[in-house]
Amino acid sequence: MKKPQVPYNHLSIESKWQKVWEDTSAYKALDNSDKPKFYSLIEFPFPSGSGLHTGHIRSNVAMDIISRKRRSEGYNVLFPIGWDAFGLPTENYAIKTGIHPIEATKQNTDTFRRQLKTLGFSFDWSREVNTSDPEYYKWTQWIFLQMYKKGLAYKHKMAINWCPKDKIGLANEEVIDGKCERCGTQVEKREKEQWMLAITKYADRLDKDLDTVDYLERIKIQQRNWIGKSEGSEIEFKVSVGEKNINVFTTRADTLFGVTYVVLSPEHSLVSEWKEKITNKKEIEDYIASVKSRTEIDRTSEGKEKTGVELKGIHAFHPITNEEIPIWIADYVLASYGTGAVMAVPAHDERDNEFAQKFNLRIKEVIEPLLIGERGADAVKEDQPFIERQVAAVVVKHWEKEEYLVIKWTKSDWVGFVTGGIDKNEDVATAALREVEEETGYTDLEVANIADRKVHAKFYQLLKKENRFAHYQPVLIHLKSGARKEVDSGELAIHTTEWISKDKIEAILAGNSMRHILWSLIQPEKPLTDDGLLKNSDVFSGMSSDEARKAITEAAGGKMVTTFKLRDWIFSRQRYWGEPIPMIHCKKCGWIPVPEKDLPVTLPLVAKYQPTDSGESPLAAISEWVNVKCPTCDSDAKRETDTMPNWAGSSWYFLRYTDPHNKNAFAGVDKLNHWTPVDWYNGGMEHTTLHLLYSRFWHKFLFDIGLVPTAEPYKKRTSHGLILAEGGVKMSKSIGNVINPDEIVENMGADTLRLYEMFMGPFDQPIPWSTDNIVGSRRFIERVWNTHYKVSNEAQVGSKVESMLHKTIMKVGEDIESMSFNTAVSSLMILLNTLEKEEAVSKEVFETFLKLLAPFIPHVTEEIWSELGNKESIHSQRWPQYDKLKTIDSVITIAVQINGKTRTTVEIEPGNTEEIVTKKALEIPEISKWMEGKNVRRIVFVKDKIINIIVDLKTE
RNA sequence: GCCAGAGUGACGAAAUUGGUAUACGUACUCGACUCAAAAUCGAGCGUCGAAAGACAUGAGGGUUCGACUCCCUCCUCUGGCACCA
Repeated sequence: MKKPQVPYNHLSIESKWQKVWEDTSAYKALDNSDKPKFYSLIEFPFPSGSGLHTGHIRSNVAMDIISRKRRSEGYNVLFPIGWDAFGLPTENYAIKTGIHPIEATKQNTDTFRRQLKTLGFSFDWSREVNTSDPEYYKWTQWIFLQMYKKGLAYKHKMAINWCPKDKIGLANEEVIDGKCERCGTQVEKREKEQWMLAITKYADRLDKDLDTVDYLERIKIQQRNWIGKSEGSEIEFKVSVGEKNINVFTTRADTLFGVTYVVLSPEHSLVSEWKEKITNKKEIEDYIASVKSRTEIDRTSEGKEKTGVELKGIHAFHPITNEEIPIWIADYVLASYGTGAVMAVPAHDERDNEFAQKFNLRIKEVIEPLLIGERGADAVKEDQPFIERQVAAVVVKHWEKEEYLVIKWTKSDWVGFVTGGIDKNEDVATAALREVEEETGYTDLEVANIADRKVHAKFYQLLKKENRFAHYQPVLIHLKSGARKEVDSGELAIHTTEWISKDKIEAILAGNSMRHILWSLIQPEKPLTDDGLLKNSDVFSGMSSDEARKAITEAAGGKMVTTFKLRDWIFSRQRYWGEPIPMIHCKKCGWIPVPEKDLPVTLPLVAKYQPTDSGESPLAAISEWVNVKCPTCDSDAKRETDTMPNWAGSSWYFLRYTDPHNKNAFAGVDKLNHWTPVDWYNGGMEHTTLHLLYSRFWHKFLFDIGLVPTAEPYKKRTSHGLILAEGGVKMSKSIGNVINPDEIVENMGADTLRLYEMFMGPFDQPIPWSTDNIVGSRRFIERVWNTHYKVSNEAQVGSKVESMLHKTIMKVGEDIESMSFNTAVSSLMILLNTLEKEEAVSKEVFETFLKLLAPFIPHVTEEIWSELGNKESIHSQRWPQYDKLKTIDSVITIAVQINGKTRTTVEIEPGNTEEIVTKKALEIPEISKWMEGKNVRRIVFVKDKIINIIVDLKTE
């Protein structure tokens, strides 16, 4: 009996199944289950007033697909959702409208919840959390108190980044180009007492433990850069006055003999200590004042022109030579990095060089280039000794043009200048002149320059078969005319000469010691910042930078140290809509934590949310809230009125999901043991240095005090690319190019939107939205729908369909794991194109196809599945398995090439030998046509791929 | 400046242990159906060329029987960092 065909109706199908799934708690995660667990996580959204956007959907669909696949594979899956509800936009909305943030948050979360539900995500809705719920932030406060107890939370007066518009202190991470991350206003510096979290104490582990997790490489790199680990030395310089030395941090201890001055940051404590001994005190004070008055922006907008003043009347001593060394202060040295002081080596550091040029300070070279052959023909042979050679390397300049003579060796691909050993009784110039005449024949020569910087190279000499350690002495020779005598025929056989223009020569000499030789002659003033070989460094001369770093640090009485760019986390915000920091200040006792039994410290209702210009939060105005008794001595005390940044609640929310209703702990030990760590976490790249780093820090702290079972919170972290507006620009409310998902869901259906977002392009790349292209996804779903009417129990399964089905099972499975959703969808489209051509489609084949499709478009597949007579949900079916043997085609197409160009193809069974394929290929008329008058020189055969016939013209 | 990522038809894109470049989708053209249109279905669709063929993956070189894929130099775009010693 044939069923009447009805058109695909997304509205009724989607709402029908959403209700069924909700009524049956289809996606509830079980705390007790024999199945292996899988915890998949998306970043919980901030419920803004503008509702869900396309970017949320991209990440959510991806993790929904993975969660659904894992359920089908037999896992007990936790895929939770909640709200990161504290934050400035809600507070600013409250200021504008007078609607309380609690009320606004409720409205917004209602909207988000409704929108998320219409998209059919398989969240376990029973575990919803909300960071602004006192039952939740009680535990945020509690964790803060544990950090306080361990000395990780402290109050510190410091210059903070102050946004005058938002009236709020910002963490370094929230300042972009000197502007407020949220509103774009110029950030000012303000001195304020702030709560700080000592994330720097975890810097080393946050860096090192990245080796233990499976994050996208670019995420690791970005975190590492942000943490900014740097290994170097601390070395002390004695000073002509007082007991205290200048301690500098450097990564280039090997350049210690090149130090010509030292620099202190303007804020350095020694500057004020020496005040009375400085003879140009006024000048120094003026400079420090001028630095302070300038904002960060002024400092960068001046084109980074270096400024600074010499400290007169005091000098330092070189730690090894005891030479007198001038002391400067300059703001290119940062107080907050390293020791706030540097040893300046202008010959080998760009900044020091620029500074020294400007103030005419001495530049002393102590490093010469050293190149080591690492790959290719000149790679150093490990087990062979080095033969040292003194060599003249001669750059010959044309008599008229800006061109230089290069030598091309016929027997290798080596290109360079004229070089030749310096004989025992010969000086460099004589050797250079002799070599040029011998090798090139030019006779009208004049030595123009001999560089005082040698270039060293270790390499394998192919002709002599030995490791060489060559010391090149660069010499520049000008030709006065083109006069040339005959070159010895032996020389000619080895190499040719060629004139190369100045702008092309760098490309030709890339990665070659010859390039350094040229630089040494034509731009010797450029600082050499690479590692190399030491000179002018007493007993250390001749050492490589690597060896010298340690040796010189020891000789100077210094020590090897590690420093980080990462700074402690500014944890105070002077706003209303955040977790109150649970601290009380008593005049007698100082800062006292709120007793744990009194948690949560709840936000009081206020009439005005407007922050004050004084920088205090609106909470400061609520005297009945602020004024309390000291928990220790019972005298009058005041609450801390700062609140936490919204990164606080999101630093541990994934732990709460495991046990969201626990009243006695942030989560029960058994639940944490069962569910954590998160197996797969997908989110935006913008959170790499903020949320992701902060939450790793909190997690490590909780691990250290024995409250979570693992040192790392997330096993695997991936990232989706941004969805841009049509035309490739960012979506933004102000431009008005934001796509409203509600409309798409209404008109096209949630399945279409989900499918389109997966099909639109590579998941990890940014991609422009295209409303035109959505129809392709919609049509595909309609064709799936229509094809289901052709399903029949009696339909035969051809071998072509069978092999294609198994290939698709393999491809879709692999592509989901690698998040190549676009190609997974395309392979499903290809399969459907084939099925559509069949008279009838086998039920088994079509049901497998539906199962592969189900994670992408859960509603319509569920409907068809049930139409086909199935009683259980398609989403609880076992994930299809493929048979490797069935993925192999019975006939394959081999490309037939002639001289590397594909001329035709030949159909043949897989696994055939070269002889058979060659014979078959040569029988093809199109090929024999090409073979006429040609000799077969060689055949290249790649099994089951190509056959390439190499021919040349018959010569007889 | 430094660190990532990207550059392929009209458009979104596919193909990388080197092996038939442009799969899949969109747009477009033609045809079928229709009084007509939409929808749907079928055919075509890199450039030049009548064809044979030649040329095409940001540019230029190189390695190779063969290069989107590997090497070198360079350009453009996106994101991040930026006086970090």
